[in-house]
Amino acid sequence: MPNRIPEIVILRLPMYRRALHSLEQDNIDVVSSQELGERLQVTPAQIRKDLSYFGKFGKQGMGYNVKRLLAELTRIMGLDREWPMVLVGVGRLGTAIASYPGFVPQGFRIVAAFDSAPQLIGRKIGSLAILDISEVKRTIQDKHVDIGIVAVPGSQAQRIVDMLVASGARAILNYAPATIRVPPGIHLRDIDPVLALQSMTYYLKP
Amino acid sequence: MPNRIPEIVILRLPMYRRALHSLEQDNIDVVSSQELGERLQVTPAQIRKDLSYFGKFGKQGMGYNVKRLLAELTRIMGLDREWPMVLVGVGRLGTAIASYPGFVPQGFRIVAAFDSAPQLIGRKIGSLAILDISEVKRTIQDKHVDIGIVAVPGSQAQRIVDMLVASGARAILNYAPATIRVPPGIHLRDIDPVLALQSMTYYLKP
DNA sequence: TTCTGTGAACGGATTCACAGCA
DNA sequence: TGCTGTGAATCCGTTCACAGAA
Repeated sequence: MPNRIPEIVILRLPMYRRALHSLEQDNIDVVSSQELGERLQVTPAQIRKDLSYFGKFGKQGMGYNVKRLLAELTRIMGLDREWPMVLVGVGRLGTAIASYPGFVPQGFRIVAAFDSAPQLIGRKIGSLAILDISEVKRTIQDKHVDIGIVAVPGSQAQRIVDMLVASGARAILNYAPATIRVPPGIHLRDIDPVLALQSMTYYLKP
Repeated sequence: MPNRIPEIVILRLPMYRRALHSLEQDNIDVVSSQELGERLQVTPAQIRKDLSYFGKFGKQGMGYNVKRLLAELTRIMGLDREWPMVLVGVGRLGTAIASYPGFVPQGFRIVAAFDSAPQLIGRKIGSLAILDISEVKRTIQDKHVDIGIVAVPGSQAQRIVDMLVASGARAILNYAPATIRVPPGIHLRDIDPVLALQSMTYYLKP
């Protein structure tokens, strides 16, 4: 059934899920692809096509049951479980990431934080102890961690990513402002507000 | 000359620029589309095609002069000037954004911060005074600000974006976990680490 | 010879349009 | 009638392949 689903479809699923969650909050039981599309600024046809890769979730003449579709997407996306993560780099940025309250309600939990600065080792961020980077492999394996968050300086980012991948991480969320390469089968997403800003100034200049 | 350049090309320019900056740091004077493509995991043909939308910057048989191409991209992207920005929301996340050291070296400067919580007004983040949200319009107009950064709770994000747009902002960097709609001609980029993580778990699940 | 710039060919994603079911 | 699911048609970005300049 999951033939060969384009990555771009997978990238849209989280948006759909967030919109459905919002509809559920508003006690809306049923939504059409038209209504969902208006909310998300996406064509109804695209929503129907995207969902059709995974099955038939709607009722003709009616639309989609919000709770049902939300549950299906949650399962499809693998979000019906908790995902432990490790964080590397607990400078200013890393500390903010460790304190970000948006992860846990969505099932993402930082279970260990690492740095290489001796003066930081043993200190805590909230209840999270800072460990030496040399322990990252053992932690990833012992705690079955798949996801690593990188918040080190750009010059060190590739080395840290390589270390995480060698330790067993299969997905990397990179906050460092650097071009990172990962082997096939390893997933990478970059969070870089400067690149986002730079892609808008082109349109702003006179 | 600027016919109709696909947005996806504009989204890649910041990557090219960052890679060129890195080459410049390493005192590399000339680079071919082949070499640049290897660094960025992009095909050489794509790089040449993308650049050809803006002009002819290379020398056949040689490649591209790094300094020259970097300067051209900087100009094309509108990065040969400083961009003042306003920040709305100075909770935990907003405070981290205000302190992020990556903006200023790239020409992005937060010139005013706003919140609606009375106990925050008048306090400072570094040297940045926190103003009442009611002053945002005057600030944007007086200081010729085009870019607004939104770091408020998701439930308030659309209202704040609307206010920024009504005040004259033409680009929004949104950190709130919410689907935001903007009028035509207004540019929006979302920074949402949770969406990024959720687009990877699909591939991680067994 | 090397490597750019670019029209042409290709391939994949989006949109169309409609059969079919509630 | 209203709206889904989906093959077909369309659109658009990527890659190819080569002429031409250094």
